[in-house]
Amino acid sequence: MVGSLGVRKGAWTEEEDILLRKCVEKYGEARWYEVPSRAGLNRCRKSCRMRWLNYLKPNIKRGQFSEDEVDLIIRLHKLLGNRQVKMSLSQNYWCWLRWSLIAGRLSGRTANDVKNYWNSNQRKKVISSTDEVRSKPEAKSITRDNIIKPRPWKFRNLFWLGGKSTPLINVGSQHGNDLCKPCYSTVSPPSDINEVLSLWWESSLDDKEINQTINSSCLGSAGSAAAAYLESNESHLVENNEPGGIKTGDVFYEQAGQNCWSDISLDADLWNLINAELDQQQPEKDFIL
DNA sequence: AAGGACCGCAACCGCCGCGAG
DNA sequence: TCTCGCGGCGGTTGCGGTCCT
Repeated sequence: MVGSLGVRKGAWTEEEDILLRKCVEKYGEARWYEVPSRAGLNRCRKSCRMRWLNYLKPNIKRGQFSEDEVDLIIRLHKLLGNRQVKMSLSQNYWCWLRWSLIAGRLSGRTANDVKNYWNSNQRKKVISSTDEVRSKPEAKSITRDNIIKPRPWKFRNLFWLGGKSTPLINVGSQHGNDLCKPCYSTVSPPSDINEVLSLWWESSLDDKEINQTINSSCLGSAGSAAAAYLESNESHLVENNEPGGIKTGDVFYEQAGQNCWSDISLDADLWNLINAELDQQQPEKDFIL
């Protein structure tokens, strides 16, 4: 099928997949508007991006969702819902449910997969499923150490830093390429979703309680502590993937005059600090799925 | 065996945020 | 400040396979 602009539509052929895969392997996941010409594909940029992210990208897990995955989807959907959720003390900041956020916590699953699964399965039976989950006899123990640590969340308004505008740092010199586009970075609160999840697990899926809790203390002292930690270390969370190894979710900082970065999920000091703050708010305990 | 109903999933569409100029 | 273009996302569509009668 060919669209009105002469661009091919419909199912991808094996030849097209090969061309796209080669192109992304050579040039990376960037500049999607250049991909069709680079790959020699008569496809629009969005179609190429979609095909790569949802089908061709390595490590994509296919097949049936496991019980644990379904459980997590149900719980996250219960938490975030198909509605706006107030996520901060600020009256101005609202966050929509993002399928990608749920998918990000399911290793190898894409947002499209999760969305399709939800639309075709769980929408109809979510109520009965959550009841089953809550009464499951062989419940599994989940602790703060074994839940998937969140990737940073992009915040438009950094209300929790007193409304500072998003800082911009240039790490172009990191790549040995002066023409490199600077990394846009921000001090997004890495603790948000962990704290929300903790509150959510503990609130036993009670909508009223969840909303009250989120509204009142989602970005409490743990978020503030994380912000202070990042500020005191003059570090920032990186939001855009960049060539040369620095990628979304890395913490960028200076040490002994050198620019450095590391994966936020590997920053033990930060996570210890956040968990310590959480522990002060509530006694340590396992969360039961 | 045939055909209609149903379902799952890949793909498309339209909108929005954001940076660049 | 405005416009444009790109990346990204969620909602929706439609094709193809499977099930049911």
